[in-house]
Amino acid sequence: MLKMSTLFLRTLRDDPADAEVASHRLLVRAGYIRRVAAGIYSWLPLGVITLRNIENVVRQEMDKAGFQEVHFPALLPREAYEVTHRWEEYGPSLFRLQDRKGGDYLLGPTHEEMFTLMVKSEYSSYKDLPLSIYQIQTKYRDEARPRSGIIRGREFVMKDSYSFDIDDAGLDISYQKHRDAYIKCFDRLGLRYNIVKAVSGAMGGSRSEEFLAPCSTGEDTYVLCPSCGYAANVEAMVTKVAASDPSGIPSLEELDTPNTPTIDLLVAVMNEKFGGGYTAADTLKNIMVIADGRALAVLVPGDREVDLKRMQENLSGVHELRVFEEADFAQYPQLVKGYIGPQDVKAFGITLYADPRVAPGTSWISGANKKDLHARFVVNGRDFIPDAYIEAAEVRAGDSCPECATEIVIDRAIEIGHIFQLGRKYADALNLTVLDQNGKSQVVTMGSYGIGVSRAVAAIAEQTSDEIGLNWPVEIAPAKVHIVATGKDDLPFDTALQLGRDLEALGISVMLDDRRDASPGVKFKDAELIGNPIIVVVGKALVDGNVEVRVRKSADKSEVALSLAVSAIASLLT
RNA sequence: CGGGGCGUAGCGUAGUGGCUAGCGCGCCUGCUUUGGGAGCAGGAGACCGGGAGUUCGAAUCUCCCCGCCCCGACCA
Repeated sequence: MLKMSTLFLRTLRDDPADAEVASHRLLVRAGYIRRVAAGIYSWLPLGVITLRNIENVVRQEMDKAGFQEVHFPALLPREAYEVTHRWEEYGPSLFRLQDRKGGDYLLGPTHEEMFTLMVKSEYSSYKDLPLSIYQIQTKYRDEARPRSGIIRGREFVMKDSYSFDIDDAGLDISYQKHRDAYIKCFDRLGLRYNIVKAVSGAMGGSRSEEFLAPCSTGEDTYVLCPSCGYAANVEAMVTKVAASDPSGIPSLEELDTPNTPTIDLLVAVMNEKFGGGYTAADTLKNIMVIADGRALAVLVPGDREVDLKRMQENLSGVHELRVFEEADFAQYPQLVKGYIGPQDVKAFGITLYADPRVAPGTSWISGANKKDLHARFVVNGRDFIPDAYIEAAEVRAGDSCPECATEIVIDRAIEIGHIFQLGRKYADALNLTVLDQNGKSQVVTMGSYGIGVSRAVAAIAEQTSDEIGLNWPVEIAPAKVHIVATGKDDLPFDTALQLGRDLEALGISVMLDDRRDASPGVKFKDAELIGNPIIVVVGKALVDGNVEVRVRKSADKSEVALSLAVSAIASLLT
């Protein structure tokens, strides 16, 4: 039983000055966490209990699914990360350090290498597969900008699992088992979430989904269809536009358009020339970009910006994507800035991509690749042919759902889980192979699956807290019942203690406010701030043989006979 | 890394060159109080983020450094 008279806890009456989001403010005020450095927090008893409760839910669901728990060090030697080039590629986000002999070490930001190497050293036959192993471990990432308290820290607790299979069919099964286990997990944690398609690669790559907990302070943006439930990361949102029939569209016509290097000016000139009716959506924006040093052209409707992040995610293997700078234009003197059109960029040796919104058969107003000239009736398939289609245009609320054409909404969320078919990247790099039935060596295929355990504390706090404090779901609260004893006599205190013992005998965890010197108001405020689901007040009502039972979430109160209190409380908790 | 804000006691804050750095919460002692952050009285607690400088005099002005928060870039 957690007794407040001795609990290592000091709640704060004022919001801490350095906290802005609800979870951060309340977790500090209620005495769950304290900041040590940017993105690094200490956990006080209430915080530790809450974190453990979440860990245990995760652990139980992993174990039920048949995954086995292991544990790696956080402090790792450089070698493993050299083989996969991550010692360099991970960049400044990797905490690097040296031992006394000058040997290089790192604090693990994630453990793919270690898991892969461990399986490699233990297993060598297809008969040993499939295998899924996991750990719950502290991870270290030197984030450029830690944020929002515990939501994005530099030290955080993560559950990471890895699956190992002999073939793609096996990987699909392992992936699905994780997906099912995650659903059970997050349901038990009382989180609202959407399972969102992450970028799986337009290039037909592997499958990946994120579990996103909707919340206004979240840092992920995703699209959601209110009708069919389609949900996707903005980067993974798919655009479906049908091809149209270009017959009947007049042939391409070049137009004199001096001094109109921008879309706005172009629309104005068109409306002046042809008596109105034109908008930016009728024009074609031809954006030049550099992908890892290679020049590409991409076409989007003139009323949309190119979303570089989205485009890059859909260009597999591209590390750096940026728009043309002056120096790049200097390399391609054929390109007339402000008047670029798709009609002959391919002739300049540049690959031409088009967003799906620039569908086959559609007709556009575009640059004519000549100074002061534009063209209209520029038809996809007739006047230019894209080399490939790629999702590149920005996504907007109201765009149509690829599944059912309903207008999608855009929402914010915290990423609490991510499941991902890794494939053979790490197994290849680290040479993880097993012998198959024919005695032939086969590279193992892997999946990786993460749950942000410490982040889940914040995500749940964000979704459940209110004006007056935290408000935990039953399974993860530091105690299921918070008993407040009030008055100056021994009777309510003795009664409260006995009630606590009776509840604990039924396996119901109890926090008891047995402080003799605190006023009732302080105790009520603290109980509400700390956020346990049931608050029982043992005080005034005792003269009638009653205690008061309050439900934190609904603020419902009722008086219950002391003799019936245990069963009444137990039934509220089920 | 770019932009903005901030750093005074455990927490929240006042103090723009001049007395012993002020207030609220919290903490300690005593008395009273006990159903919505009690009252009175007394008390402890601050190298005013650090360093250098200007000045008769610096929390306050100047320079450098460090740290923290927010927006963005970045990252899962």
